[in-house]
Amino acid sequence: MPASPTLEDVARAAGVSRATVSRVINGIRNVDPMIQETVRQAIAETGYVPNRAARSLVTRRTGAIALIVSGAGEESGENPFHSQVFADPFFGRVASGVVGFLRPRGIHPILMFAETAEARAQVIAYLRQGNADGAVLVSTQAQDPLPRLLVDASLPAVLFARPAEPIPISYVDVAHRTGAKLAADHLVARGRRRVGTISGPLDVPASQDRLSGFRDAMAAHGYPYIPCVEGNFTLNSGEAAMERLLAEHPGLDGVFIANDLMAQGALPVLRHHGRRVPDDVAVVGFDDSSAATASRPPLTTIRHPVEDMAAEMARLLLAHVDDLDQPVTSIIFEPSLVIRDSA
Amino acid sequence: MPASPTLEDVARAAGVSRATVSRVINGIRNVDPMIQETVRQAIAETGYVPNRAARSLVTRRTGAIALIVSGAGEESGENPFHSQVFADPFFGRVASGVVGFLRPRGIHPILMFAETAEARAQVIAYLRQGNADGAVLVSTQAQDPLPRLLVDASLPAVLFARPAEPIPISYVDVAHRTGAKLAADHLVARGRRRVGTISGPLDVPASQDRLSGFRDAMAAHGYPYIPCVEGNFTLNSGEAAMERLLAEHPGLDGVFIANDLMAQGALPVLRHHGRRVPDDVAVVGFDDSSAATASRPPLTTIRHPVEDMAAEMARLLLAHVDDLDQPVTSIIFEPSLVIRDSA
DNA sequence: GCATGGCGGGAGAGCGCTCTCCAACGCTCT
DNA sequence: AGAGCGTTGGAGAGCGCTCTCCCGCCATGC
Repeated sequence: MPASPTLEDVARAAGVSRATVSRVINGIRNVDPMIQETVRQAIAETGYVPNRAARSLVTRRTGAIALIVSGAGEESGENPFHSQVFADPFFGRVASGVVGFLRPRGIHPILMFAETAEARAQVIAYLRQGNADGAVLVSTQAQDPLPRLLVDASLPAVLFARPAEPIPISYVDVAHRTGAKLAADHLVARGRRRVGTISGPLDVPASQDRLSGFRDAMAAHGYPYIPCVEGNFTLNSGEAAMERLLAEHPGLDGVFIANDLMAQGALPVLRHHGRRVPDDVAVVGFDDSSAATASRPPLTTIRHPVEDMAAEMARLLLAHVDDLDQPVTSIIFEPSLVIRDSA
Repeated sequence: MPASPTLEDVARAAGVSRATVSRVINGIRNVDPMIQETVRQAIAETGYVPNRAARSLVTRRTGAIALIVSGAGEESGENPFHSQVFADPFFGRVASGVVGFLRPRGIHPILMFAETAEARAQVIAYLRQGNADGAVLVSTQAQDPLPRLLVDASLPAVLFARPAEPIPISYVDVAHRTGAKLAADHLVARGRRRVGTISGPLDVPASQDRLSGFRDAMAAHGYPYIPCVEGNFTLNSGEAAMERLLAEHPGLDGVFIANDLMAQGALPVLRHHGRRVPDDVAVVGFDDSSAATASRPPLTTIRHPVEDMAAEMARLLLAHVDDLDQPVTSIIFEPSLVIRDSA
């Protein structure tokens, strides 16, 4: 098999110079339409494919971006961080949104995980090597050091969700408090009077906002005390939290659960304790993830447009990559209530 | 901010030539230990990071590999292929295994999807551009044209699962028939006499093998007729298939379901029809995916070491990338029975 | 003593591309 | 008709790295 053809080969075949072929390929400046046609034909004939490395070398752009999942998992060889990540349908939606946006632009994300200091260092080095022009980052942890590291290395990056500490970095997020209020309003409208909630880990801003937003909204309805058990967004933690909540408050007739996966875990617990959903206990989730439709009954939940948000995150990143002085921006999306059978 | 330092800068700082620095970095040939030390220090001082594009240009290696998910989804703008993929926990396990193997080697997979002819062409072009040295491929479809395209373009690639048609390409797979036999033996040992099965799509070899392996094993136990309903590996299809199987064979006391996700869908259907699991109907799944533990009751299932297989797939690929004349190999893993509560 | 050979290091040629210059050309305007 | 200008194509200098030569040095052998 012959070495793959270069610009030079195409130029020779078309009877023009390398520069002209390059101009045709990159659509830069005016090139005589006749010559353009000749060149295109020569490209087709030779089966020419531009060499990305050579191009990157001179443009100092790779045209690649990294999709980083960051945060701390429970360190265990049996169940490494990256495998836990895929267990959460939320991540799949983010990835899907990112891919949906990038793919039509011919770019494909590099999948990276950063759950330890070592992994973070690897990520930074990798980006600095010029393997990618920037990164979109979804963090499962509150005090994630990675955003700071990225900013310090002046690497273009965009976060999913507001960072716990103020950092000059762009992000997309959802109005968590508004979402929680929708849940509260719905439960009250359904006549629920003894409601509790299962929150996410309370060191992450999103969890805090969902909890406080829910409590504030319930307070406005005249229910100042809302019992809460903290979970950690996994199915198992939802199960455990529901168990506890029910033990402490057997009279419960409604629950707002801070994500669908925990709600999916909670439903069988309620059933096991003889509670019918939604008749005895109404359940409202959050995310409208695949867990919502996979649950039985399907979950009434707060939808936030994760895919759109992820796409926007990718769009923002490309803007930053394109213009390094692009001002830092944050874009907040509005959630909505999706009514299914659980409430 | 100054441009990032180059080899030249490091060489100057260390008072040696570019070549020597390169030798130190790549650990090639003998370099005087004293000089090595000086060079390392110079690297640290300058904060030098090698430029991958420049290196790729000359080595004709990128050090990147693609993780391709291929197959045909139901085409719909609402629910694009890539989002469906993430809904299947199986994919997450493959990705996790690949990442687990590659990450310690400093390489990170590029995530790509290839569900249409256009996407496949994009994938091939992308690889030919030298964006990645090769690809590991997990296909959700039987007659996937991509393996053939990869082989024709002489791009190193390794498949997860044997291709439907014989193609000179390396792959890893599991002994599906052995797994199905384990399920059959277990159901019979549990005293089940009227068993049925829900198969995967029958155009994929894995589904065929699981079905025929199950039937053969049951026949050996003296049950020559085993009713079967075909699903397509999704939760919803498992639900529908269970519904049909139960309607046609109400006396059923055991089911072998060709993957856990369908089994997860089937369980609520059984419950809804008043069947207790495992007392009235025993259920055995396949995969030991996260769906197995997420189901209630947790599924007795056939475990195949997907992560190990994925890691092996990555290892094979690196071997092929390293030596293009590496002979085509296939590696078959043995499944095992995991007993939980459903059978 | 001189040829031999191994070893450590430098010089320099590219890898394939982009992009800045510059030359050539045809047009308008004086 | 010649100056001035915009347009189009070519020449060539790198981008940062690897790797093949090659050279100088010292230990060794006759």
